[in-house]
Amino acid sequence: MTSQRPIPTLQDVAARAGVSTATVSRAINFPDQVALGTRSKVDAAIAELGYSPNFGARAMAARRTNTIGAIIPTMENAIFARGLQAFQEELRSHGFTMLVASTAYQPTTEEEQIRSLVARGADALLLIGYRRDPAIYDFLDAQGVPVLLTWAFDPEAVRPSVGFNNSAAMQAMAEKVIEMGHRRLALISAETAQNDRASGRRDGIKRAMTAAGLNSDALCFVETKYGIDEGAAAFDEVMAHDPRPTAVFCGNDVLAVGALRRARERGIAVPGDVSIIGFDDIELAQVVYPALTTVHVPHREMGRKAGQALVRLLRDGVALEPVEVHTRLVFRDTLGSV
Amino acid sequence: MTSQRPIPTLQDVAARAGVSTATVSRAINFPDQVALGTRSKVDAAIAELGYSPNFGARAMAARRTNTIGAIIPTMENAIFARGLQAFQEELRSHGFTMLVASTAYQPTTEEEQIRSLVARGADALLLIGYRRDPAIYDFLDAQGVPVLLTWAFDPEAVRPSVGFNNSAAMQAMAEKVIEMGHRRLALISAETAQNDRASGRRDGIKRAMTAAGLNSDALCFVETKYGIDEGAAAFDEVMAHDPRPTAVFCGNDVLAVGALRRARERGIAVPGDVSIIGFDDIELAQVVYPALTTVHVPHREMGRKAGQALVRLLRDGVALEPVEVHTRLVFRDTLGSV
DNA sequence: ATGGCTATTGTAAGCGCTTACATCGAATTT
DNA sequence: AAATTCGATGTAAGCGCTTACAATAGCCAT
Repeated sequence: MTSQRPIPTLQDVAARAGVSTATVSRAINFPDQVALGTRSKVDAAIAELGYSPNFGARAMAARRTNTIGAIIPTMENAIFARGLQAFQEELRSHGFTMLVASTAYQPTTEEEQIRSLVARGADALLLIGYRRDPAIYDFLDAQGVPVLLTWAFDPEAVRPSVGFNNSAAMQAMAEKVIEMGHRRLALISAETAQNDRASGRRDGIKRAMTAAGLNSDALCFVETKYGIDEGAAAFDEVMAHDPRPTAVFCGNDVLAVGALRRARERGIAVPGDVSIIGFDDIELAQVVYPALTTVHVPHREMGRKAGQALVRLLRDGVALEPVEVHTRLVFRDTLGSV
Repeated sequence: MTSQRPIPTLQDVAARAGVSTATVSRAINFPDQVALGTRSKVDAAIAELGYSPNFGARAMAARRTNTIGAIIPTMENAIFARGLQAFQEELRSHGFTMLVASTAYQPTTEEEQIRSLVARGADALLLIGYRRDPAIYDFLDAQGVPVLLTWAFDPEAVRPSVGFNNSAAMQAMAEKVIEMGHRRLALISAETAQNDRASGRRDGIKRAMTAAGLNSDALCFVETKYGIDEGAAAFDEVMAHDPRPTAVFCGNDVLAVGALRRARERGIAVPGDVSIIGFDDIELAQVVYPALTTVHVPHREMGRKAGQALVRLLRDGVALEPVEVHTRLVFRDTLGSV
């Protein structure tokens, strides 16, 4: 299977084409600096040998990789997929390559992945959310790797981001829910300790409660790991609370779908007995029954704009600056009035 | 943000620690070949400088990367996520890193991604399915990059794979469906031209029909792009067929979920008026209502075994060989008798 | 004390590529 | 016809690391 013919190098191509290595390099990277005849000889040699440039050598010699790293908490579901897809498309269209890594929501894994991508020569990094060990930012600065944050937007933050205001978005939804008569609210959330998106969403609900004259400490709050089954289990937990909530917010659609499933399993009518509200508006939200009321995040727009910002930085030296994208409330069938 | 202090190199660390570059290299890669005191001097220097090894240089000098590339058709949904997750975990636990790329089901994109991962020094590649331009296999052979295929298993195939028999799995399901009285069958499939999994599944149904004395040409067959909305549209198409099918197979759960959604939208009872059958058993299958009857693929087992095989090859030189994993029929609520 | 180990460190030769600089005709200008 | 310019190519110096090999020091047995 793996032939033992040695792997062809630029040198081999040069020899075969009867030119110097510099010419081959130019034929590959700057085709119009090379005479037509020479170029076709080189192309032929490349094809015959099955030559492929060695990325490491190229990166080392050229001191850039045209590669941008993206590190997301998870690939196991669609939450980050769509935004990342748009991000990648934007990069590709400008000749950059995206490298993805995921962390399973573990800060230590994130740190490893950051190091790994930096070592691989990523010209820049896209990270989710602001909150992480300052030492990581120091390291990145020492390595001269620019970072763009996303999935969050805080006008006060030092680091530039392309994202949305998690807190304000959830607050807007909570206001609406309260307006519809709900007074006993619950929240099923991803762990908030290391996750500023999750804590922002929680704070949004609390602010809305306070603004409506409700005691924000009365929010029935359950933290859980990420996942449909976890959402289902957490739903049991909040419904065991006395008094029972009439509206259950979920930190994201995946948890909400789990809650919805469990409600059905337990014969709890949605939205008759309880309302369920998600966040993200992933495809899943429209597929479940009843269709999920949720906060729509413009994932594609966000990914695209993040890509543009990074391309402009790397290609034209245009500094990164904060960009806010806007969420939208989507009322489907899981939210009813009290 | 991006300080202009130059990026620290191995040399800088060596100077700072007062040792040679070789010693630093050893302190990093083979710590127990280095005296304790020296090692801690080196570690201190590394920490002070914020040093991170340059992957490209390392790859070039060491001629391996401990990196394995995986190329999947799409990241936009969960189909490949779980298997890949298991694959990655297996690799990680043995010190290998996984690099993923996706192709959007485009053969030309797959080819680009293969070249890109090879250029990046992938020590081996994991690819989905057998069918692709032989020139690609030639290229990979020329580059000396071993390939493991997955998500398919064909006892006759030349290239080793870790996967399941798509055709046999679907045939088993179809036999069951026919046994339950269904005679008018339909299939909503991903495009079969470039996709041996999709064509295998189709052939499985046809074989079951033939075996049951049905005319396999009577299968109402619709090909479509991948996606929930596409599944919904295709469902309309098969239901417009005369005579109407009583059982609609779907090439995967995503399409099935789309079909299910459309059935609900159109007031077609499932499984009362029509049965819907998926393939894959992704998480989604249990979340939709009614829960989806489908073919369970042991994604995690498959990913894990693929990882093991590659680790053994790269670390111990154990040749790759075909491994079959087994699917299982999962009867939930979308399949009824006629 | 001598020879032979072993453990630790240093020296230096690349790995495959890019690119500043030098070279060299041929075309253009004077 | 000589001088100038310019496009195409070659030469060679690294980029940051690993690793074969050499060197050294400390240790043991003899």
